[in-house]
Amino acid sequence: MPELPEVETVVKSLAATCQGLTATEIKFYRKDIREPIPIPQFRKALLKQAVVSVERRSKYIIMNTKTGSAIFHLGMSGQLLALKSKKPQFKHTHLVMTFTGEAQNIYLHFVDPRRFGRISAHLGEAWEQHPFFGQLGCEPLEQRSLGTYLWNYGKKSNRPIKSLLMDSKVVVGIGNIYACESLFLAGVHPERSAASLSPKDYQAIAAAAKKTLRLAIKAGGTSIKDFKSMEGKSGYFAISLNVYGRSDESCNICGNSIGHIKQSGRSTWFCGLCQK
DNA sequence: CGTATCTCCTGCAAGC
DNA sequence: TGCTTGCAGGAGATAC
Repeated sequence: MPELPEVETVVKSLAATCQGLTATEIKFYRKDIREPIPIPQFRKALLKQAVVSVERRSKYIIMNTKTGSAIFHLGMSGQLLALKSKKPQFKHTHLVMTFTGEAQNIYLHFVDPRRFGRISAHLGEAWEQHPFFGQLGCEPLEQRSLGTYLWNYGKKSNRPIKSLLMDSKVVVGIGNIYACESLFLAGVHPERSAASLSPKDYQAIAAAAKKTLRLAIKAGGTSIKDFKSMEGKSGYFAISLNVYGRSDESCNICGNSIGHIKQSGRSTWFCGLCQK
């Protein structure tokens, strides 16, 4: 599942690959994935004009031209692959964009078996106005005093801390893996109510989240499961997981057995001794 | 209003 | 071996 660090990696590759190139052909193989794709707007935003820049907000990928922006979300099984062939190479290829360069064409394939991804577009300069971005919380790596920011939300909330961390209206980009791993590093039990935690706990959680995200970005994305780079290479498994998916294995710190529970329908792993 | 639960989808793995 | 079942997950929709 591409999480924030993986998306950051894709954005960098896309910028290196497509910036300055012009999409000369756009072929959709579906008119919807999670929701209908605004195909005319997408074409209008991208076709026949140079890509000026590629950005990330939350886990969205934004490709800008002079007239607008193409917007992608990889969901949990999505990939953007730069291939040498125009022909779909995989069963669930939903979109192929032909980018014309001086040397050779680049074919950007959007592949997403589980169709949890999104494709949209915004015309005009301010893509921030697109509905996708209206409700989003802060960027964890850009927020000054993330700990204080989180505490301000958490101090008046009885939700479990893990649910707060995964709420994109509060802070974006912290999916299940990073929530579990950050809470482990911070020594905080995932079921603790947000209001029961001290400012110091929040500083520890914020530091752990930033550290894990930064490490993963530096490593080119963690690629825990389905993630592949734009060249189709599997990831580097650079981040060793302390708790995620490690049911009944022993804790790297204390040797205690890693616990597995469900929180609002999502799996949570933790060490009952290291996390209080 | 805040919070919890349901929903979308396919591929894979476990269990019988 | 071939079936069924459960699970993975972001985030919008819906329900309380």
